[in-house]
Amino acid sequence: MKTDIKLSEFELDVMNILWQAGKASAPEVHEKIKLDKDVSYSTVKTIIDRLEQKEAVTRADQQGRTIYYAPAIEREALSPPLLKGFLKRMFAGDPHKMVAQLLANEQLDNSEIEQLENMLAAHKAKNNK
Amino acid sequence: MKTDIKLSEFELDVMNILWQAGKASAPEVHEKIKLDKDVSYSTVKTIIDRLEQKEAVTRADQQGRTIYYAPAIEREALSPPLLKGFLKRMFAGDPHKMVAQLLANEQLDNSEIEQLENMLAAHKAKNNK
DNA sequence: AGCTAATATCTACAAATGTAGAGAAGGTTA
DNA sequence: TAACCTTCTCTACATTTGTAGATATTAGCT
Repeated sequence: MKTDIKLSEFELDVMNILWQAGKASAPEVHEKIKLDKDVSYSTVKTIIDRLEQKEAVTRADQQGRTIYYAPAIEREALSPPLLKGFLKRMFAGDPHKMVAQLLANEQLDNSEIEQLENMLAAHKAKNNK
Repeated sequence: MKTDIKLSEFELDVMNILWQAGKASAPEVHEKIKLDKDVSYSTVKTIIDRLEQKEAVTRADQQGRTIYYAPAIEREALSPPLLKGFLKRMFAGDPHKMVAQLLANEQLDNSEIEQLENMLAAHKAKNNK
């Protein structure tokens, strides 16, 4: 299993669709991508092919000659190193800076904030264990 | 002023040094970069030149023939769109997923968590206003 | 069985990115 | 003031990324 896998932005966009859907054909992925930006089928298919090369997706199924692709790696496997890098680069490694920005940018309502508070409380409890 | 500026990872690494230091010469930046990865002076200087082209840094000062570069854009100007994109790509746009990952990865002690709790509380107060 | 529309494959290319060497040029010092 | 060291400038190149056309292929319809 590839450990140091590195995906581009576009590749991540496609992965997101697959993570969301579980599996999807190239035309289906193209459909969804087009909601965001206008690219040709070929372009999307190329990205999928590259993801296959990188062993980030696999051919999960086939109907007629339509191939259904599924993620071969989980989001949770990718995000830790990426988050770490992003945190370092954009917020000098300081989680508080990042959370501050998060609060400033996303408008979270009180119930969402309380959810976050609960997460923090739980974590604090674990720290004390 | 450039609005849709886009920086690569390496460029961001350099920006971080400048944001940190206020200003620095190319050899100085090289020194600091080398703590992380072994690249030649030329490489670093090329990145700085590109940042200058992108108008992300300016020549702030000169001593002898040594040029001192300073950031021409602030971290706060870059991070919002990047955070948004990152959140979308890596966490399906869900801040909770991101915070969960943050807690799991960075080991924050209780005082740091409490600091975060305070931020949340303050934000909730503002929501209610 | 033949046609057609959908899908896949292959090839290509420009731009961005990471990387660095060769050589110029200006301070600095003996 | 001559040599040297440092820093800059210029040029180059491989790889990755975004982008897409041309063409092959086949499942499904008539």
